[in-house]
Amino acid sequence: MLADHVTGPGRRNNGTTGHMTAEAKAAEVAAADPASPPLTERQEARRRRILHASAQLASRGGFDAVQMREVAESSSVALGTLYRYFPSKVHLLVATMQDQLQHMHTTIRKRPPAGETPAERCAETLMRAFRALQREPHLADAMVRALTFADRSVSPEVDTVSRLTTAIILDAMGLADAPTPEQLSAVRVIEHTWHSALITWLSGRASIAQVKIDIEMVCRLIDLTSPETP
Amino acid sequence: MLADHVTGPGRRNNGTTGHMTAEAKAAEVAAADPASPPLTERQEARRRRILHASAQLASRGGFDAVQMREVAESSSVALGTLYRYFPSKVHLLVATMQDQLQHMHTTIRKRPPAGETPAERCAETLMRAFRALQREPHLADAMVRALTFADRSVSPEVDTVSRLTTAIILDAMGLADAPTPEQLSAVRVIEHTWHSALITWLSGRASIAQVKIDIEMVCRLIDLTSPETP
DNA sequence: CGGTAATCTAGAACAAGTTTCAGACTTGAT
DNA sequence: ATCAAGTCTGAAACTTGTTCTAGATTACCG
Repeated sequence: MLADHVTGPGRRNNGTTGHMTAEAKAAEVAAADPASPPLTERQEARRRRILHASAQLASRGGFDAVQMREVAESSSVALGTLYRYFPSKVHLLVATMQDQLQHMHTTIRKRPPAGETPAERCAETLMRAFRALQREPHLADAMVRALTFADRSVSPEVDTVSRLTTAIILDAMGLADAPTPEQLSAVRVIEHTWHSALITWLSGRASIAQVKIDIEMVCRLIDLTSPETP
Repeated sequence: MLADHVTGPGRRNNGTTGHMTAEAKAAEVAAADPASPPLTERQEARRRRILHASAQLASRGGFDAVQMREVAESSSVALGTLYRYFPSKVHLLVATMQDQLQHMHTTIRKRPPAGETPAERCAETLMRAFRALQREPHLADAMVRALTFADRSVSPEVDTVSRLTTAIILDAMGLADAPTPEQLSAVRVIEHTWHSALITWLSGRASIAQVKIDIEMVCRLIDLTSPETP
């Protein structure tokens, strides 16, 4: 319902109207999401190993520590294969973020924010996410830097991440359906602030306290967009 | 009063309490800002040539088109020298942004925004800046990507850019002095939104109209922080 | 002026992301 | 079981940011 658009191998479809991908029909496996190129079990496993290695290396030393050759070796995959699954380092890290976000979403759903107003719940959720990131600052660094450095060629993937984030926030607000355009706009602004505040924190230009203040400030916008529910 | 912290050569001061830099006292030249390492005329000229080449290349093809070897050649400077002036590509592009921002600041001061409320003036100013960026989207791409990709080693320079931006916004609001902490917080959030919205626009994930909406939305925060001035 | 330290130049060398290629292996279909 | 198409592997090559080196130049000091 939320997740889709999984990056996977088999992108180089040149125009020929050839047969469908060889492994195409195989094992429409466990994972609940894949839509575009259905993956073999072994492929699914490879993909998972790669993402795991990526997160692992990122947790060590952030963006720079995720070196494609190392990811390939750690996940027992040839370099060329790695690039077939994720066409660039940024693609890989954005996919990693997607992965982590999904975890976070289910985690948050298990214990939803308890605040009174939507604004409070929103701030609470974001702060919870922030604390999670603080536990793995290097991983956060790798993912966020990749996300904001991504160019047009990664737009679809970045967009997926963005939609996931939006979903989490709307969930938190308790407005998962029927948000007004104004509210969507406010949520977009909140996301902007969230990303940018993370960056200033990661680059050491803002303290944790500062980020908290900024988040709470921007969440006030929500009150501004729904004063008709007293 | 606003600008300082100019990147320049002569950084590799190892601990020795040696004599002051050879060219140190020379020509405390034209430019109004340099503080740390006063530059020779020829050095000032080199620095300018480099920044010009950087902006030029950036205007062509954005971040990727700014290749250090090319910048060096275009500005008739050896690669090593380029790196002495700007210790990395990101440093170079952030300095380029600083440069452009200064232009913009003086431009805006010549014809200040005319809106009624601070919020209106703020939105007006940002939209004017946005239109300026639209005229050189590739340059914008290079500068903004560099800014958000910058790691800790570039913090001082990024911070300078941030202060410049803050100054522009406060100027626009007419609150250049004595802003309350709340207002400063709001301005920080506005900057966050500004940067992040630019990125989504540059990577083709948001339209110009969308950016406008977001900017106007976030500027409403200003009203929220000063309802005591009717 | 002459000396000396710092700066600049040209070019090689190194690092990591990305591409390419030939050959081995899998997969699904006949 | 066999075949054709598509994948994966291993290794080399290419690109661009960054570092290093040796020698020429420049700037300041006495």
